[in-house]
Amino acid sequence: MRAGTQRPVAHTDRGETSDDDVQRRLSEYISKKGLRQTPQRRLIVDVFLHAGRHLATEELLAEVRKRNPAIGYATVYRTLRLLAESGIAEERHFGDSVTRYERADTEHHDHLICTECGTITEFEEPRIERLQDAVADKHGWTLETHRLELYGICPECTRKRRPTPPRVRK
Amino acid sequence: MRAGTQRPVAHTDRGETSDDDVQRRLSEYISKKGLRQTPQRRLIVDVFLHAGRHLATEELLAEVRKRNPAIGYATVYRTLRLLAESGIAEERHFGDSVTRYERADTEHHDHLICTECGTITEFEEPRIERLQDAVADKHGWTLETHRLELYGICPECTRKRRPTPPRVRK
DNA sequence: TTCCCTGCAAAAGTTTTGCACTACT
DNA sequence: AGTAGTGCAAAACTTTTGCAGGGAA
Repeated sequence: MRAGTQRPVAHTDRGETSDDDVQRRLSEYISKKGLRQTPQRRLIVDVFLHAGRHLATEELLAEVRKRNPAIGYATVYRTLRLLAESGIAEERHFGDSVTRYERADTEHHDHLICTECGTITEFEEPRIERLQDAVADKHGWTLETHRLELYGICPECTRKRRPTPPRVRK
Repeated sequence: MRAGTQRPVAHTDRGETSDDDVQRRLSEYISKKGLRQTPQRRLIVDVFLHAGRHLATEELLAEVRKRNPAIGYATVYRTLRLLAESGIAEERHFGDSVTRYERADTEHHDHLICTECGTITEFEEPRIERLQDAVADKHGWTLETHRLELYGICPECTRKRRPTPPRVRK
């Protein structure tokens, strides 16, 4: 949409945009909006990009404070909102009451969530995506995003529930 | 699973269990658990069953107070939790920070949510359900429930956005 | 009579906001 | 220099909990 400055975007083998590229996109957004670069923001973004996925704000705060204990939680909340606005992060709400953020620059995926241990696994299923488009279309909607979460028992918890393989015949 | 007391369950043409039947199931749950029937609970359940779907707790409270202004909000919160525990209601969390409840006795459906006006429309798509089972299976999970939400612009908002059909050619 | 339920107020947990000060640009 | 950002504390919101009194079984 903006010609001239186009640059090939580097992707990792997971479909992720490189961290540098993300930082670049953020800088662009920040200057475009007349906002400012700060050490706090750089730190928070860095932690966000390298942390495991689906980090709750509070978890991220803890991680950030390991590197700079002076950071206030309001700053973290504000920066994560900024990341969401700039399209770099996406807000998620799973069953609990906290907000989680996830990188928005990966290939699309949905989530399997274990109701026993809380493990979150990602998956992709293009056929489901296609059917979603079809549904939206049929109802006259213009789709923007979606959220698909499958709740159940993960393989490990299933194993724990049955310590011995069911070899006995009742 | 419980023989002897079986009774044919009445369903409406939307796949809903009748209100009487729900009240009966709730009474059963209440007495089984040694709990008590109260006027407040009866009122809240009645409002819940007849109200539009996806009511936020606060909305339900307002509705309830129209009929009995003395009801405390803690009672509503507690009763809705009771309904969820008894399997009559299901908790939902859409984008916002409030908890919503929905009748759990209808045929399964998912949601289309308008990001502009907040309208929620329901839909069913068995082919998506089947693919979900397949995904869970492939990853070794035992599925319990799922949640699929499609976010976009509803037909009405789409219309409002384009007051005049795009007849002009730039 | 027992003890579950209610309503109120206070507490808890998460996120937002107001403000004085700091520090990017 | 001008103004957005920060850290702190207080406020806002939603939901839960403690408790004394009331009422269902």
